Amino acid sequence: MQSVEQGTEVFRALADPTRRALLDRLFSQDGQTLNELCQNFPEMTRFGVMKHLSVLAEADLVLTARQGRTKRHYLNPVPIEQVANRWISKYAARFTSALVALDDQVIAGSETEESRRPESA
Amino acid sequence: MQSVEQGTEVFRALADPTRRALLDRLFSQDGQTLNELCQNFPEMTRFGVMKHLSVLAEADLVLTARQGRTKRHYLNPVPIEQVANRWISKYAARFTSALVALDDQVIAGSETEESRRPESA
DNA sequence: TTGATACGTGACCATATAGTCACATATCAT
DNA sequence: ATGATATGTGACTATATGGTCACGTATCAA
Repeated sequence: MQSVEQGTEVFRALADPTRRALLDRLFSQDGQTLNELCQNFPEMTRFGVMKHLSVLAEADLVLTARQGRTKRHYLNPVPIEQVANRWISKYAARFTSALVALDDQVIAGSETEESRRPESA
Repeated sequence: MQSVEQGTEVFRALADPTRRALLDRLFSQDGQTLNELCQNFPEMTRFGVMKHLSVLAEADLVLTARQGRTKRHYLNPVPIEQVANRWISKYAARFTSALVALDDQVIAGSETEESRRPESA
């Protein structure tokens, strides 16, 4: 449920190496359960991993679905694409032309350039 | 001086709205001084802005140059491009083909995929 | 030199975050 | 029902972060 300020939660979620590693694990195999993901982080307890997953879920980067007593986690690339469109393409100028060409066909987002103007004072 | 783990610092820097607004201000006019940038954040003291700028500088997102008693701040898009190449393009699968085509000519980075493999147990 | 301007440093505080643990709930198999 | 498995909750600690302030340094102008 990202509000007007989508960027913050996504960047924040991506700012942690463990969380990026979690995305990486889901990238190599999607739909893993909590315990399956925990196998990759022996230095951390299940609760630590759970918290990281919930941060990723709040940023909408992973989607979850209960299945019996397990819970499957799925990678959701949409927020990353949005961030790429709204932010990255703006500053990585050389990429802009290539990205805006793909823009609407990927996200079908309304604004392409940049709608956020933090202050005008 | 970003080590092997470039992503963390960049994402962390981008995770703050004030810092993104600072980049935005530099985008609209590059080479501004601290005081000039402070005009845009009346709700914050000069020290707050200074700290944010130093975070951006440590992430290599802004470059600085002393000039007399002032200090100019310049936007550096390279880390954003690197992050786009190493991370964004990986998950935003539909973008990949377009981005990897531009990869070497933009960064000339050695490893494109992802060298950090947290554990192998 | 004096004063004003522009930036820097270190200490400091409040809050957020990462991580753990005891305990609780839900599901599956028998 | 019983036990094992899989996940969830709330409290808790330690550290990181955002932000401010008192004070200090460097530069420009007169």
